[in-house]
Amino acid sequence: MMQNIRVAVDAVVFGYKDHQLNVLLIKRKVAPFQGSWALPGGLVLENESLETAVERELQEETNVTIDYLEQLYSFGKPNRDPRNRVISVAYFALVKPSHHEIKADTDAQDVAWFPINELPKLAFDHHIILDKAKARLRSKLTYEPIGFDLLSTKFLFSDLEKLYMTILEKKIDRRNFRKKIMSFEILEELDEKVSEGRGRPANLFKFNKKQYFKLQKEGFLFDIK
Amino acid sequence: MMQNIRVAVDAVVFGYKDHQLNVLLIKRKVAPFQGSWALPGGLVLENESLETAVERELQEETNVTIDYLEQLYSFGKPNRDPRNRVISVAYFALVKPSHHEIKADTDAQDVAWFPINELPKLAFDHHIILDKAKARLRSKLTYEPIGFDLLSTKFLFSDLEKLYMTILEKKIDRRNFRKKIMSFEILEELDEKVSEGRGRPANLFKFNKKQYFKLQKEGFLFDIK
DNA sequence: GATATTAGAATTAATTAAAATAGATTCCCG
DNA sequence: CGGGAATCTATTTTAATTAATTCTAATATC
Repeated sequence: MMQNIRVAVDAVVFGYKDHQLNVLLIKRKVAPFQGSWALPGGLVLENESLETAVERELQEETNVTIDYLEQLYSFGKPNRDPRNRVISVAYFALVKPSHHEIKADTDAQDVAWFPINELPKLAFDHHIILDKAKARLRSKLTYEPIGFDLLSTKFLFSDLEKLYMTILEKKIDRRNFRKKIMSFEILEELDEKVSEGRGRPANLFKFNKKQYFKLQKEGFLFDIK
Repeated sequence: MMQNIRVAVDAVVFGYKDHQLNVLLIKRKVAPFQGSWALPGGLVLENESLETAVERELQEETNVTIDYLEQLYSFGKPNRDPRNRVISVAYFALVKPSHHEIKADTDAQDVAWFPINELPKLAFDHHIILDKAKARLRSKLTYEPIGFDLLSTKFLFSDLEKLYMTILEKKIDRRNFRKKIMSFEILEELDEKVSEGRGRPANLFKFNKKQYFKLQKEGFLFDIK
């Protein structure tokens, strides 16, 4: 029995930009779905690991290097690709948009960030992959400090707050939220202030990854309801 | 560019038996790792979905039909199989051992349940897959009522208790555990009692799946710490 | 009757969430 | 220049939930 199945990787890359959750998409250069927007991805090379394949494709198609990467799910319905049978191992990635300059390279006609609520129609079954990634992001946000991988290195407390509110789609009490996050002692309060419009200038913060890993080893659980 | 990659599925099947967590393994009939114990699984056929492939392989190799099945993770390191490159999409499965008679069929030399703490050496990278599955089982047990898929249809409260204690590897207060589970109102108290050894006979219970789905729809969250 | 096990109620302690209050620092406008 | 509006920050109080403990009692075996 001889299989004729291809193996691909696709990536759902999230970034927080303009106070909104954004997804990185590419415009396909070739058929099928030529000219359609799609998740970045492509076939795995003979001797590379799946993770390497994702990173390579992202580099080639979007010029983005990833801050956080984990496997999401594998999609393998027999007819998800009109040409051959293709199994796609989808990955879930987070980047700090301000740290990267996206650029369509060899394989893509165009690259762009799309706010999660203004998505175009996607190629293949990519909307299903995206839904799965959204669910993952949402649940993960509550029990792991991945929000910091979406924000700039230095960020305002209000950004963190807005990020949680937009992704979880609910209101959060400003004061209790701050109290809770601060009690974790994983943020470093910087000596820099930023004044946006009127109101008291806000302090900049930095996520202290080292401290988080240390606490985690001691049994600390990050948890935001 | 032509890929030469195979796609397989493997299943980690858990069952609760003799007050212990068990895993279903097969003894391999063919090389490589001939005679080794391994997770049930095999290559995906040209036109079947991944889930169908898992169910078929389990039927063929162990005679077990699955009560609960979900995708676990995909393993794709270039050299995980000594013959060709094989990507394995691993699945996580739960069965009620008392409801099935396991039987080595076409593809396996032998089949057996192994207590999780008395595992033999496994073929390929199957110990890594198993570790991932154990972690999944443990975390899942706390926020979804999957424990009931491991026990018989009718079960004693003490079984449920022991199941939680062995999988989570910690003591649980009998009375509060009972109070909490009962407060969910997803169990049906049967009019049957069982007397094991001495002591007051225990009541049998049944998981009311319908009721659980109904409550879930209304926003109820199952959660056992 | 002693002992083991199930069953459940009641109480207390501890933790967590929600809300109220107040102070600080800036911009905006008259 | 001074008072409001806006925003950030911090502390305190109250309410609600959850966890831990104590206490009773039923019903079996040995």
